[in-house]
Amino acid sequence: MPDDSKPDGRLIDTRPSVRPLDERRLAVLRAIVQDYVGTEEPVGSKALVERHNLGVSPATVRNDMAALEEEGYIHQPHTSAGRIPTDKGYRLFVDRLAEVKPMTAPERRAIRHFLEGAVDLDDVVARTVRLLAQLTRQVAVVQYPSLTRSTVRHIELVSLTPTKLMLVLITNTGRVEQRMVDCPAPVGEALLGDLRARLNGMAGGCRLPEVPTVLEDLPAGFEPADRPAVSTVLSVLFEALAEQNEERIMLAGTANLTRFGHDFPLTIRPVLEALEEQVVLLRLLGETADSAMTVRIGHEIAYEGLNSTSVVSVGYGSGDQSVAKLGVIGPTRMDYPGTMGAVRAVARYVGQILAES
Amino acid sequence: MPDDSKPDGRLIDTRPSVRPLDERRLAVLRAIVQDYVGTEEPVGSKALVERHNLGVSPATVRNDMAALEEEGYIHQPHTSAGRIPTDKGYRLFVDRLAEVKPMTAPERRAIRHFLEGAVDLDDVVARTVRLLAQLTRQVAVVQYPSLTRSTVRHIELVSLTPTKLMLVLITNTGRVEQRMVDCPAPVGEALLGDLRARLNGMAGGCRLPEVPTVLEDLPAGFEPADRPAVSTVLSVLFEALAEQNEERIMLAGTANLTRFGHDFPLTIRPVLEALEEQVVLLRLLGETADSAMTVRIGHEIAYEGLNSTSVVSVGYGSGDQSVAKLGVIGPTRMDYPGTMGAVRAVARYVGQILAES
DNA sequence: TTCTGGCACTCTGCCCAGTTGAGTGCCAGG
DNA sequence: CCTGGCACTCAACTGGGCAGAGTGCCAGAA
Repeated sequence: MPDDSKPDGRLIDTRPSVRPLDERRLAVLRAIVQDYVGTEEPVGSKALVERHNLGVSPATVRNDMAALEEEGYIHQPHTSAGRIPTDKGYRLFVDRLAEVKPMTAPERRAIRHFLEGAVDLDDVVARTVRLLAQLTRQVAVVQYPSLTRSTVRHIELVSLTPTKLMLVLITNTGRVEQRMVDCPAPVGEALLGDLRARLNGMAGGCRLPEVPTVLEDLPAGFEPADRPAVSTVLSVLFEALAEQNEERIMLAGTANLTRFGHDFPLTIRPVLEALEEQVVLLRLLGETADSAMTVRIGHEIAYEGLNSTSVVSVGYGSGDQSVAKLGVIGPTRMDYPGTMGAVRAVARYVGQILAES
Repeated sequence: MPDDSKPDGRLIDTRPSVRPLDERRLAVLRAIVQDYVGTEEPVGSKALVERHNLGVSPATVRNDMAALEEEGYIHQPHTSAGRIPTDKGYRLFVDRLAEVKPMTAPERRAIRHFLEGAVDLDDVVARTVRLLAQLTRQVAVVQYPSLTRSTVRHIELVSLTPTKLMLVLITNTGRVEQRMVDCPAPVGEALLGDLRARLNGMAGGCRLPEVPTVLEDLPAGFEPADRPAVSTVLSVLFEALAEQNEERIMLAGTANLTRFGHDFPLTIRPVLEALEEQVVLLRLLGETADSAMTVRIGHEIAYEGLNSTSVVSVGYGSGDQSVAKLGVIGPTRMDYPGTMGAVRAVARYVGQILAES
């Protein structure tokens, strides 16, 4: 095999000029990324040619490395050390040199089986996040299915005291939101029943963002005396709908942070801090493209504390609409193909599970 | 000052024999704990007498140290190093040598003010746990008010499809549990209303554990044709009540783990793993005495991964009954008086807030 | 033109010994 | 029973020397 490719390479090289060189340089970069991800140590020219049959000598590889460094894809911690990929190098690797590694059939079966055991929405999310953390051996984040894309399954009003109601909103994704409502005037059972019926009649099945539009004129249909109470209920309902920032997320695998690297406390601290800030995580997931998988590497991440990490995220949902995002956070030096494969597979199966339930 | 106490000490010492010595040894232990907690470094005899006016010479302190070590309260990492307290030493310190350090008035005001801003139960818990983490600079854990001690505020039944109901249980602590109910036969609105009214009439205000007893005979009051449906609803309700293991907890301050010590990755990893296991944390809090503050130190903790940590926990609740637990987890080398003060104060104020709302 | 082998060079990491200094234990004397 | 003094131990730091990995460059081969 190496015997075949080597003379071939030589023959070709004498004829064309630019392309084979570039191709080999890319191969070198790919090899560097793969080795560095495996060993966590700067990789030198000699080790490279030994472990990948590149068909050229270390000296040649050195030249390519010098060029790659010149262009900013790799970097030397110090003279006479091996090379490490830069963020730019990883970016090129992800974009052009790597293929998403699909899960094996047994793995897929295991994922599906594990997720199918879930009993309710909380459990689905909990299982998903744990699974993802375990598969990737990194920190996993799963966002609860957002209210935005869901539809109204049922709106319930419960009278607690004459002027105090409880409003319960149930979505098709199984999520439940409840709010207290303080009415300006007592609300009788008749009015309550009427309101409940109309709310469900008009808004049932609607996408949540459309609900305010649909219900806009509702108060006009009631007796003038009842209108203040109806308006109050509506405003609380709209508020609950608007409060998308109440999006919840779930984390798992923080213990995997210990596998981050050697320069520990410095790297890990800001990451832990970021993980505690729901806002940061939500923004992180929010920036994910809706359908395609998003990979952000090192300094591509806006939040400073995560500049030494990479984030692989993707939307998931029942049907073809994505209702929420999930992803993993790991060191820039991560197994991108494997991670992407796991993330994609998990997202796909959660979507299926949600669609079924 | 030192001049006064020193001759005095000598005069007294010539007369009685045992007690002053023991007292001084304890003082030495206290000083060692305080210094070690401050500096994180083994503390020697000379430094001790310099920083605390013990009124005796380093040589004397050395003798005391030897005795303390003999009895297992302190320990030397290696010959010719200072001493560090053992778990047993901390235990003695906590039991007999330290007083809970009360919060200052401004601190108390700040706590109260911060917690008062909460809008619902989730927010109360979230604020509490963050506050506790910030005050103690350690990992904080707060358990949601448990269902066991709460009472029923309202039970709601919502018909989703003819045979599918949603059961919503609202407790006086503001917690909401919902369950799906698949009925064996269609349930009409009349039956539903009747059942709802009776449920609330009979169980409203009851302590949750008493509910099954109170409702035991409920099916007998309905038409035979309706009894299967009623029984189904009841069994789902009872199941929800019994499912105390669905107790939720909230964490904050994991970033403070980075302040743990120098021998990092080894110590921190098992702790992070433990923190992800709700079961472990629940058991940890569960072992807390109901009213008094509990301090568990190092190997006193059953769970192996937490053997290098200490846990300070206490129950909190509205009124004088404790409905849940909260606490902090930190290195055994922690500021016990300060931590205990913070934990106690926070627990007290959460209790008040819950009682008010 | 492009690759290759060879060579000199530059670092880091490691080992070794020597030194420093904090801290101890013990003992004789107040 | 406390104290000062003394000899001892040991971790931590220092500096020199050495090995090894890795590079860059250059002249020669294909």
